[in-house]
Amino acid sequence: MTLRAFEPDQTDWRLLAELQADGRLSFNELARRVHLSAPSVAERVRRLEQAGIITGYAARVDAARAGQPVLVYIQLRCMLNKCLLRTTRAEDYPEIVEVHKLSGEYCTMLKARATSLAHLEGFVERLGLLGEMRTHIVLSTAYQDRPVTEPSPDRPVTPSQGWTRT
Amino acid sequence: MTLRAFEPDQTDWRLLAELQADGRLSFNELARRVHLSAPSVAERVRRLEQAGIITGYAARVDAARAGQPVLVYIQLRCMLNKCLLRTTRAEDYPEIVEVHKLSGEYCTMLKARATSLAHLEGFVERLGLLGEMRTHIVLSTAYQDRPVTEPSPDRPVTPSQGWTRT
DNA sequence: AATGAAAAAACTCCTGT
DNA sequence: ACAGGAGTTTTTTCATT
Repeated sequence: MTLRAFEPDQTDWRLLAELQADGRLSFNELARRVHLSAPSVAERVRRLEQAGIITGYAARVDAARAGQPVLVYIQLRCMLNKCLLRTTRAEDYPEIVEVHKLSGEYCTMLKARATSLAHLEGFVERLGLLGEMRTHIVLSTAYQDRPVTEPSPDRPVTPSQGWTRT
Repeated sequence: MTLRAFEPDQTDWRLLAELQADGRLSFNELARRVHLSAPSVAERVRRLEQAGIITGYAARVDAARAGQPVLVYIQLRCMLNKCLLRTTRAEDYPEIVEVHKLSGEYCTMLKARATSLAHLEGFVERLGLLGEMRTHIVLSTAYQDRPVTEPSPDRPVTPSQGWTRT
């Protein structure tokens, strides 16, 4: 698969919006919605896939209903050369959903799910071996999975008083 | 749509795994993979949808390739009754991808995307009006979008020394 | 990029076990 | 609750303009 870079146009963005809302739309249905023919739509979607903009299609699963109602963010301050990223694989912890390397004092941000607070307790204790951490339990989620849309042109930035942006 | 609770069995979990990996698999193909007939699979998938376990299907979009390479987590400590959740709608900030209400001192965790650091600067300044905040820039992402799998039975938890779990 | 037609595949219903 | 088959509809793809 060759990744050819290219700029999505307005129609591509409409297709991306539709497919993020319903990834199982047929080319026919998509064509109706963006007022194009099915073959045209098929070619555009292929281009988006080959450019690596569309990376795949997935069923969305409600983790809470699937038995994992506890969501946490954990910030890790790893010992030197003892980072979770170096010593262990995140795949070994089935609770871990995301691993990000951060700027700042706490080098790693984890997102994890557990079946219960008891489960979370055990998980955190296992993790604790890796370094100092801060755990943030999510009480509720107000907003989730905003689809990727066309970046609006940067709004004018107010320079900090007395400073000039370079 | 009536939400009937029910427990997914082993076969349901296999279907969930397949559909999270490829949300566009047909019932025929799914049937082949889990060694069932297409009608049986169709019925199971419907049940998963009606139970609210499968909430939908979506194309996955690479935000970086789509023009938004900057990812940040922001913790907000809101003034009383001036929480982002109360005064403004997250939808008004197109940069915001997720909003979680947290336990602890910082009441809100945001996930946001920007097109550039200049754009991020402007966004953070706009947000700053809402309260004190901590911004964490993601340098790289090591792991992402782990599919929801069957919760393994809770491992035995090591009680903290001198304490009994209740 | 659109049209139209042909080919392929998907879904669903029904029946039987 | 599942398997198998037939029939219908939809989808995809190709060739052409």
